[in-house]
Amino acid sequence: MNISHNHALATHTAISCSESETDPRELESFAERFKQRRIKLGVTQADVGSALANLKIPGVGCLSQSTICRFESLTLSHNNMVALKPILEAWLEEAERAQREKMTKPEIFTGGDKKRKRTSIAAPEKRSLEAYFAVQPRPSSEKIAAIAEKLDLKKNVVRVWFCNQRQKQKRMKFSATY
DNA sequence: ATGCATGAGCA
DNA sequence: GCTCATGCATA
Repeated sequence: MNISHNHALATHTAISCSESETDPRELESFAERFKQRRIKLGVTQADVGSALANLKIPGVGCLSQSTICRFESLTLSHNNMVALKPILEAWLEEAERAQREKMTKPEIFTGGDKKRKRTSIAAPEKRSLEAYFAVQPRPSSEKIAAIAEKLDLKKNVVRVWFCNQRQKQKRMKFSATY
């Protein structure tokens, strides 16, 4: 619908920066420094995730090890990175301050036990899916059903697989959208 | 570190 | 039924 070409965009010599800090380079360097300082503190990704709750930031609870890991490796969407940065930055400063005061480690936790199963798509099927994806990243419901039958997979498994592939393409590290 | 999944929100 | 943020389970 728009006529934008992926051509050389005009020189934007000294524009920008009237809004919040969303520069990919800035995010990248922050993520790197964050990881470095986290390790210096002797804290794991999982520790950071659960410790976030202690920050008492309105509307912010804890996060998983997965999310902290993805933040550090830039495998989240740009918007997601921008949203988490101030939170992790706040945690980091608080943690470093706490360490200076030799505060005791906050103790919590007791494991719960609930199992969930994770479907595993075999390599051959995965290769087929990738081939389909290369041709049509957004297959119709009917097409998904057909693919599911050919590969002998649940239709829902195939649908979710395509959703996840599309989401992957939007991750900071691999997206050229910026 | 990453694969498959869930759930909220929107159209 | 998709996108988006997020997480359990697992390699």
